[in-house]
Amino acid sequence: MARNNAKDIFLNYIKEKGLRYTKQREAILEAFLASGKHITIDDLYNTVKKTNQEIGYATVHRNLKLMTECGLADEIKIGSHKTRFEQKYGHEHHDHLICMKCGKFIEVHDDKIERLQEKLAEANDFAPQRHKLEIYGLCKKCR
Amino acid sequence: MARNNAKDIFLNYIKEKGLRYTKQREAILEAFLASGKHITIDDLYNTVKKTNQEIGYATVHRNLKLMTECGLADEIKIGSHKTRFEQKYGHEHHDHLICMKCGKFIEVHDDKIERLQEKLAEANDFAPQRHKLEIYGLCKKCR
DNA sequence: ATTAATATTGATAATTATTATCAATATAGC
DNA sequence: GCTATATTGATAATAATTATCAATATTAAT
Repeated sequence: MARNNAKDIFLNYIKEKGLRYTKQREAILEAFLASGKHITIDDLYNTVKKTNQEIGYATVHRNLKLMTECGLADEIKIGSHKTRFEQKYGHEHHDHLICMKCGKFIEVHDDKIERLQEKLAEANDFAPQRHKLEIYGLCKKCR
Repeated sequence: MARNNAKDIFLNYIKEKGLRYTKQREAILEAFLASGKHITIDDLYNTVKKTNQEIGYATVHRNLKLMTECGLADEIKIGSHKTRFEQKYGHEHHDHLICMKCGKFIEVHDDKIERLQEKLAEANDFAPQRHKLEIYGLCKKCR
């Protein structure tokens, strides 16, 4: 059901903006929603290509941006290289612990920190909308 | 004095690694230490170029990386585009409030949040080394 | 169902940022 | 000063993302 809602959000966004719902768009959306966390554009391109040989890289790229615009996806940039996208809808907001050795991501959440962030923003006359907290270090195996 | 210490850190790092101290390296270091916050490579290149016409872009790039390696600089990537560097030495650690409209950075700090982050990491058997907290929203003027 | 208007696609070129290459030069230690 | 080699600077190569544009597909209207 979460997936259907996510799809609805996408469809509404498409409609509102006067855009069109294409086969490619559907295939990319479905593949993204079915994907694991932290997928790259390449990953998604390869996945969609399996059932949709004629798909173009640029199309996947464009639509991933579109999903980000409508709030279904979130861009995360770690280190220097590839941008990854993760699903937002139906997933709680979380922060990341990132192992600098093996590259593992651990998702974490702390309500106290969230609340303190709100306060911190308010104290600076700032209206927060979203945030990103990344803690770099060594995970259990690598420390 | 903070600047001299920063220079010492750089000189020590150079020596330890068996590297050499060149005119260009000195000019770039000085310019960086004298620079404002959140400077881009282009900014620094243009600044150094004024007193050092023959400097190459790649040299500035390389040395900014070197300063990052030895802990004098920190890379910050906001939004999509240019990487910026900020001074670490002699500056307290801080987080950023980033206005999505005008692009303004506000530097903030909260000890409670810092401590909670430590706890959060520990609770996950994670050894934190550094972190990045960015809160996006609208600043006083833009809200 | 046709048609008309136009958004989308896909292949590729262009752009942007960063990194690698390499001959010429400068530096550090002897 | 001499030697070994790190550095520089110009440029090429990579890599990631974005722009271009003719062909095609979708939507809404007829």
